[in-house]
Amino acid sequence: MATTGGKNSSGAGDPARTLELLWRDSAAAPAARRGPRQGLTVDAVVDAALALADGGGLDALTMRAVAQRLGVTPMTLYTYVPGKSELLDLMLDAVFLRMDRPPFGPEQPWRDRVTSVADANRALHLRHPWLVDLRIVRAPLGPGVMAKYEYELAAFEGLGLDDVARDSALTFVLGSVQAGARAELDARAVERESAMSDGEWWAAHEPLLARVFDGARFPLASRVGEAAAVAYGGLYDAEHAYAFALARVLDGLAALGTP
Amino acid sequence: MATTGGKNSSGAGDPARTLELLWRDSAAAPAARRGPRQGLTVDAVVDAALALADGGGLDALTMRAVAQRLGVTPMTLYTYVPGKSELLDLMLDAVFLRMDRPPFGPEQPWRDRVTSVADANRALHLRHPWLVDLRIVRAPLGPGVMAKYEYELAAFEGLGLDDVARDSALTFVLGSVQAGARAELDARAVERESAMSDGEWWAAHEPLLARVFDGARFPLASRVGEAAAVAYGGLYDAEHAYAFALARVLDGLAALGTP
DNA sequence: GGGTACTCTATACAACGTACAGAGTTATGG
DNA sequence: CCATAACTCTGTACGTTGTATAGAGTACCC
Repeated sequence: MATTGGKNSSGAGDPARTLELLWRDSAAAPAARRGPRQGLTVDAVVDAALALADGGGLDALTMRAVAQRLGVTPMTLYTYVPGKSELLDLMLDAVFLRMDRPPFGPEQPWRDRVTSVADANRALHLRHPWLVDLRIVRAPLGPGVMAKYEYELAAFEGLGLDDVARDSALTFVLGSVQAGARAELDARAVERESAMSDGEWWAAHEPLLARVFDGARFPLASRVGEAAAVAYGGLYDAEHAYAFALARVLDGLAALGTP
Repeated sequence: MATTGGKNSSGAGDPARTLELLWRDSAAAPAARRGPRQGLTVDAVVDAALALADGGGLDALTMRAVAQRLGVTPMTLYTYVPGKSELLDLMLDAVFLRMDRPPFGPEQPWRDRVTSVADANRALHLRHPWLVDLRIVRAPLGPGVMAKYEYELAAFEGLGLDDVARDSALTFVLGSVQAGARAELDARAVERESAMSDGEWWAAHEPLLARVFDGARFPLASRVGEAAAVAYGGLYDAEHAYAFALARVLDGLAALGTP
């Protein structure tokens, strides 16, 4: 087990400053600034941070590492960004903004649309594993967050939902996807870190687990646990879990329209 | 925004040692040990850790704080527990083990049973806010984890699911609950930290958000976002979100039985 | 051409988990 | 009975983190 226990709190900073950054309010600052020209841009900082986090997770994202990647001193970053939490805000908005948003066809059934939203979000989380470790306390309302929200709400057209229910439905879908992605990423991480596949691990410690699979004490758990393990070849089958969850989510939403 | 970015990885330690600890294998050690009697117990350490984490989250859970609470030096803890990640394993198993598990009546419809499982898990997450920050990479198969799994699997009796599907269904339900709990805890945290309610925050920064609620650029988002905000009184309504998600989950599961 | 606002750097601090070395204590083997 | 081995608990120390603070140098404004 691992945590992501950290300071890293946000929303703490001045929200006005954060919003300026998110929308890259060059208008807010005078066109001609005084001292030396800046050698970098906010985007460069964000991109460097993204490269680090995408590759090595939030653990690899340190201000020192970002600075080194950009060839500057750590403290230089604070000229571009008020702190690490604001940098995370910017990273989040950036990956949201860059998501593909193919327009929905007017004839496309809502199940297809919601499925494609779910698929896109799963892919997003797998490409940016640090996303699941982010605690989005007060969503940074940047262009990416807004564009994503706007687009994804449209997927629920034709379900007969009022506005409030539509927001709830989207939250519900995204929550399910995120939960699945989290489990999947955790499973991947453990294989990488222990250099041992799930199956190998289980085999290696089978003797110790005799009491766990004690059919007398835990009849259901041992039976179902083993059935699941056998079905997936000893591995947690993320693909299967995702397909199952998505089907349930869609059916659950469908039941809204047919009371 | 905040993270829980941290080392704190587990499964890293010797799994045999962890299992011994989880099941409190006093049998594994000789009855009479050599040096001085131990002044504490593993349970005392776990309880101290739980008190800290329940009150202040994972940020408050430091080895130094646990030690201070027990009146010992930080390093003393390492006599009882190999490291922090194993301590987290023990904490997780402990709170699972202590959950209430009222037996299901044989006549009780599955919807009631699954609802009570969901309710119990929501309550668990709200009582132990650090749970959502834990990355359960390789579930520590202690008595608590097993008992919980055994109990919760029983809730799906009568749905006509095979063993593999039953495991998937449980995972799906727990994932939804956890996603909701996470959002709820994040919402709470931000109110506490900023000493500003969601409504106050929005009001204070409304001018800055003009472009966000630009009806021309984000017609759906601004309309739906505002409708949701008005419906909840400006606040994220966790109760509503939970009820909505649970109803969808149950309907989604119901669709399994009626093809 | 000062003064001022800026950029970037160097140093420093308080946390964190825990490695390491030791001092003191107890059961065990000769 | 006593030396030794095994154990508990402590003190100190290291490397890593985010970032406060102070200063050196640079470019624009009046």
